[in-house]
Amino acid sequence: MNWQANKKLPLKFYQRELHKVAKELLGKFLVRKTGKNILAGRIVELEAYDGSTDRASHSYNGITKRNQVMFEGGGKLYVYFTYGMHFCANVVTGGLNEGKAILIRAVEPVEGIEIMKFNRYGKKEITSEEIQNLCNGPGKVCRAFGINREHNGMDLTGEEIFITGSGRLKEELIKTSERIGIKKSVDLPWRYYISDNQFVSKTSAGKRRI
DNA sequence: CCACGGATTGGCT
DNA sequence: GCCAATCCGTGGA
Repeated sequence: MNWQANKKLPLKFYQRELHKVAKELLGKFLVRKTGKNILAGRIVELEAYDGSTDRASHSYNGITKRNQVMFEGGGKLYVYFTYGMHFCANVVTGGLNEGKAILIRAVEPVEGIEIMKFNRYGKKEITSEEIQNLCNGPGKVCRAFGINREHNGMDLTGEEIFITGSGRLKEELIKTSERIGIKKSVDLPWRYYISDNQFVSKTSAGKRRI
């Protein structure tokens, strides 16, 4: 996969309408540089959150200590900690004080897979099943990429964490569904994923989420 | 001040 | 399919 030929997305990419950005992020590459290591994965599943109308969004009740990065304008990384053990990473979109962000739910491992294996399982020899499970969930992506609270608020046009790619997927490859794991505003069809991709998230029973 | 529960995951009653 | 793990932000008193 020729991801390195792609250019880093500019600030303007992120400072646009939430759902437009979400759909265009599908198929692009999340990249993290750490020391001499490069980790990269193709984005295959996302969810949009919009504090102005969406009661499931962390930003729905206005600015707090946790969600303030969501209000700092498009192009920032919003990382939060949940369930006492997991981090989740979001791409902030739109303008200042809009409170809109996109949760990265799954990526297909592309580069630095040995490091991802070690980050997730503490070893470099894993089964093919474990490779499928490397980055197919929001907590797993952060674990595999080593993303944690230190990265909250990071600038996505910087040198450590960024997204590359160009063009957009054909509309027929983009699927939409209700979002996963929320209890409010459950009917909004704001989950976007690539059709028939084996790296979209799985249920605890191991079935792919369609 | 304190109790609640979560944009999850993995293991097993 | 069901549930425990394990923090800490958030909101109500």
